[in-house]
Amino acid sequence: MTVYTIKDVSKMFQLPASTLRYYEDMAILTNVRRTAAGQRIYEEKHIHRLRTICCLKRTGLSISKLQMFFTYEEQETEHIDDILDLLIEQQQHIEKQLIQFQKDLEHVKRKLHYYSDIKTALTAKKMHPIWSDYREKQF
Amino acid sequence: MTVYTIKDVSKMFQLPASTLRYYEDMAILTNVRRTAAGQRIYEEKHIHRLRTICCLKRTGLSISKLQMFFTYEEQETEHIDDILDLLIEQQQHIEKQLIQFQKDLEHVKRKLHYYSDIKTALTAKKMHPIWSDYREKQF
DNA sequence: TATTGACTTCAAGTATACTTGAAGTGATAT
DNA sequence: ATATCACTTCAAGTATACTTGAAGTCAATA
Repeated sequence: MTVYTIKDVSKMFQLPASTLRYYEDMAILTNVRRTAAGQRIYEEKHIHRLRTICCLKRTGLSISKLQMFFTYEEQETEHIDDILDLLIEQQQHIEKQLIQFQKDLEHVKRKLHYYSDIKTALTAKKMHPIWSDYREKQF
Repeated sequence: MTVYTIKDVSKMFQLPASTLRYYEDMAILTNVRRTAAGQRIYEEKHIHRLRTICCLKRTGLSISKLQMFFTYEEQETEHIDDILDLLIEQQQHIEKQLIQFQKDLEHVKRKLHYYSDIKTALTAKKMHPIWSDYREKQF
C-alpha cells in the first residue's frame, strides 16, 4: 500500500503544503493518518479525492460546495439525489463555460490578427487596419 | 450616435452599476462622459471595451493585467510587441484551459454515471457499482 | 410643491481562498 | 553531539475583486 508525505502530494498537485493542510481544516480532505510524530500520511484515496477537488474547484465549485459534496458522498444512500443534482449542475456549468471559452478564444484570436496586421503596417508602412473589419471574422 | 446610461450597461452585461464604477476607478473603462448633472454616458466604444474586459477576465486575466493591456492599447505603436505578447499568452492560456475543462467534464460525467448506477442499484436492489470500473471510462 | 427614485462620491467593509509567522517537536546530516 | 531541516499548530495577515453605506444632488411623478 503506497503512502505519501505532504511534500510528495504537494509536488504531485503543484499545491503548497499549506493548502493541503487548509483543505483538511476545511474538511474537504479527511481521514489523513499521522506518523507517531504527527506527520501526515496520505493514501491513494486522498490522491483520488484531490483529483476531484482540483477538477471541481477549477471548474468553479466553491470550498463550501465541496464540503457539501463530500458530506453527501459519505452518506451516499440518503443523499444520492443531492449528489446527482450537484453533478448535473456542475456538468451543465462546465459545458456552458466550454462554449463561452471557445467564443473568448475567437475574440482573442481576432485581436491577435488585428494587432499583428498593425505590426506589419507599422514596419512595412502599409495601410493601418480597422478593428471593425475584424470584429466578425473567424480565425 | 447611440448612448447608454449606467443602468442600460448594467443590464446589458449583467454587471452591477457599482462594478462599472469600480472598473472606471481602476482605469480599465476610461473616458466616460457625463451629463450636466454628472451622470455617466456610455458610448459604443465602452460597450466594445466591456466585451473585451469580460472576455479577458473570464479567461483569467487580472484587473492589473487589464490595466496594462489598455495602457498598451493607448500607445499601440510603442507597445505593439507588448500587446502581441499578452494576447499570445492569453490565447495559449485559454487553449490550455479548454483542454483541461474537457478532461474535467469527462471526470464529472464519469462520476455522474457512477452515482446514477448507484441510484439504480439502490432502488432495484442490484449490485452496487465500483468506482474503479468508471475511473478510465469515456462517456 | 413635495416626494420618490436614480444617480453621484468616497471610505470602509466583505467574501473567498488561501498564506504567513511564531513557536515548538522530531528526524537527519556532519 | 549538534545543527539544520521538515514537519507541526494556531492565529493573524494578505490578495483580489468587488460591495455597501452614508450623505448629497438632480429629475420626474402625484
